[in-house]
Amino acid sequence: MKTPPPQPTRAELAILRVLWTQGRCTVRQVHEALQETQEKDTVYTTVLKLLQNMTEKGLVRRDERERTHVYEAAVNEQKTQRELLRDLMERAFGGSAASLVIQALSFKRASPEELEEIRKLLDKNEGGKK
Amino acid sequence: MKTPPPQPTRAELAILRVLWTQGRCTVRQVHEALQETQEKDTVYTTVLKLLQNMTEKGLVRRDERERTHVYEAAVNEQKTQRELLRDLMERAFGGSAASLVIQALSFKRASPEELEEIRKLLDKNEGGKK
DNA sequence: GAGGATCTACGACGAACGTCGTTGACCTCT
DNA sequence: AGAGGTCAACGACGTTCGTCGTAGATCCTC
Repeated sequence: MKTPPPQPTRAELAILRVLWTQGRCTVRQVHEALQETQEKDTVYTTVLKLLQNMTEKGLVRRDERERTHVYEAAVNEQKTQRELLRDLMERAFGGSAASLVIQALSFKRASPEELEEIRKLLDKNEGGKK
Repeated sequence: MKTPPPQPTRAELAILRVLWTQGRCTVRQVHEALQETQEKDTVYTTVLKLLQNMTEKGLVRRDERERTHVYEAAVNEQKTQRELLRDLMERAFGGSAASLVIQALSFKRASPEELEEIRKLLDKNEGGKK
């Protein structure tokens, strides 16, 4: 039984986001994607090193059959998001999901459809609380 | 013109939470409060050092009039929470507040009153969107 | 006023992280 | 076969963070 992969660091999370949206990628592809997203530019070998570390941590999987290795995310996006969120909720909000949500809603960058979805979720929560 | 205080680290945030709830505290009081909350115990001088660092960073203010200094938070709780939340939203949720909220609601540790408050906020948001 | 407690200040340390240069293998093209 | 480009691997470095030991000042108590 293996220990679950640790939480990704900032740089690792940026890489994971690339893999989540793009799917399988070579180091070069990840590197180029980061160049576009990120403002500061990172050197190729840095990305490579990060991906090697992440492989050891179990955050990504590496396909070495070809000479140029291909990486893919080994952790689920939603699950990772939820863990990060739970961590912040504990550390900064004293475990209160409600006050976290209230603060988050003040950003109001949600479209009407999204607000509708949130509302539905709220209904379901309230009805099915136990 | 002074640069705004940086985001607190994990250990610093734990201390800030003590100061937010307790108000003005001596090092000893902070230390004891952490002993109760935290599972792992920290040494007195570690807390002292942290508070000294935080003073330099502008996260706390120090009253040195008495021999035993008294500390208080120099940053606002809600504001800090919002910055941490915004940071996570950018890094992990691609800037989407809605998907963050949706994940957060899945924790469902909110009381009916809190849910009601969230609902009200939602109404206000939806009505006043522009 | 001597001894013990309490407090601040300072320095050192290890671990984690991100960064990057260099090396050597391999591949391709001429 | 040789030159140039691409790639993984490895080691080293600087920084930040949390940690703690120790020294020195001040206070209290007998």
